[in-house]
Amino acid sequence: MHVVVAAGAEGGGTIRPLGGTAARVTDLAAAVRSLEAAERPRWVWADARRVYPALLAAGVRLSRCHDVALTEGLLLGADARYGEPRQARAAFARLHGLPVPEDPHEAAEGHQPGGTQASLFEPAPAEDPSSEAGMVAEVFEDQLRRVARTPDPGRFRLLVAAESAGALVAAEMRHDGMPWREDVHDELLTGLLGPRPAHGMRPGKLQALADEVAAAFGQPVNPDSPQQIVRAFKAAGIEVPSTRSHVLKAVDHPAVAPLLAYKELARLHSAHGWAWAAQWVGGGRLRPEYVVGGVVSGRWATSGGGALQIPKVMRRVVVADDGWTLVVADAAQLEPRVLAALSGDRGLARAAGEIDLYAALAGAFGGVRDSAKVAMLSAMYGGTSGDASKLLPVMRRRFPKAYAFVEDAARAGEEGRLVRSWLGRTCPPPSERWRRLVAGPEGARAARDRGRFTRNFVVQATAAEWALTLLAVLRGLLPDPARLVFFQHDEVMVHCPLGLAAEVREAVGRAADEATRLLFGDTPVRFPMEAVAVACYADAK
DNA sequence: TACACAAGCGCC
DNA sequence: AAAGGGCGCTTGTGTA
Repeated sequence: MHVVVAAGAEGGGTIRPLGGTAARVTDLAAAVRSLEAAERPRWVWADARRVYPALLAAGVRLSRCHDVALTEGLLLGADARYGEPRQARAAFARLHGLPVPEDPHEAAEGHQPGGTQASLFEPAPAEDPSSEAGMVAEVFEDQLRRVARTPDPGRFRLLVAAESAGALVAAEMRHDGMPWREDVHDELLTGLLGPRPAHGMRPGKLQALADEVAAAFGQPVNPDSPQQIVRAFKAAGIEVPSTRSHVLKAVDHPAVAPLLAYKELARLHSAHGWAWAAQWVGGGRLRPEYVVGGVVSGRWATSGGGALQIPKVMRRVVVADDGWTLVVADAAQLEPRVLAALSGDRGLARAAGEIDLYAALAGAFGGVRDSAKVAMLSAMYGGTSGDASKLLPVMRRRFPKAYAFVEDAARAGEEGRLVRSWLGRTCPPPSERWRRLVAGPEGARAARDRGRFTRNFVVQATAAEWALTLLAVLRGLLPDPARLVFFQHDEVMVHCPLGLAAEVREAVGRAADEATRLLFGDTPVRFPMEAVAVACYADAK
């Protein structure tokens, strides 16, 4: 059963079973709650971000949805129409040949006055929820028809379901938040940087390092300015091409040590310091805004908050509540396993049936595990460094189907064609700029670059959909009140009472198996997902 | 003052 | 872990 739902003003809205008649309700949350309990329908809405947060705030959780905006994005991509507006209103306009409105949040992107305001997408209630529901119903039915016309509708349906489930998880994770001990964070910052400074000032330890750098150069230098640093080194008789850390490490000069220390700490201070916490942390929880499908490969992004780039040193700030625990799990060697399943290479699949895939491959590479690793990575990412040129021919001979699979993807990219993931997510078509470049003197390089991108895309995008499927399945297996609180590409975190830890860990393993079965059916490839229960994120590895 | 862009580095 | 791809984010800097 499918039910369209649209939120209106003041907690009201419209509910419209597909094929039935619309009902206006004054208490949308109550109406949705009772229908969910009775029927467990698949809820169809324009955009989870416009409907679901308010339902969560009212204590309503849903099991399934179809997100029209996310689905529209997938369908447009499949037609090589990246960048067109994805909102239900835009899809409706395209369907009827009307002028297509821009997506409101896309249009609102860019720098905000003052620079401190994050560009959050505000969930605006519909002005007329009944007309929105009608529009959504019509677009939804059109989307079903378009899905049926994709090269593999069965897989694409799974992709749509997984992406939509991601929208539920993303909203729930923002609602619940990841445990974040503000006192531990402050302690960590104070220990590394010195006490919290007055607004606009450098913390004491940063200032001391900046002074050391200036003293070493014998002149005032702003360590935050790469240009000034390059000039200062030049004045000292040292030419550096850039001020990247790995470049500076090779330089013999007394300014290098304090400068490297400064860069590391300055980043911590500016990207994840007190000001960041004031904006994104509250009530012992970090609440970033996740952007489902925000990366072309299908990985998630965040809008503000930088939750997917939290430095490892900050993991000790993530601590379970008293009497609760964090179950942390990540997929081991996910991408080579995905390649094994994608390509149907028997030899590689056999190795991917082992817990340590690279160790299992070593035999093909003179018994050297490291060589197997380099060969696999070079094949998947188009690397040319080190021993790649020696190892790739071995890869080609021993694992011909896997090798051919990534080579074909690279060739398609170089020729300006499209590639698709296992479930049908499509890479962006080449830009106009690329087409011009490719026809010019730098053409070979541009072609090679796009080839590396498409080579990587097929693997990364399929890995992302395996992880997304795992997330969706796991969500359904979690016992109340366990909550998903973090998802980072191939890693999940569940916050649950101590007594549920064993059950949750087992659920993670079952979800991994089920995701594997849903995507690849009966395959010898294993996707190990080891879950550990810890009090603190830092103890998970 | 506002904006666009580059540099640099965090995560996977 | 590899090491490739990409993305978010802040600061500095040049230009309108």
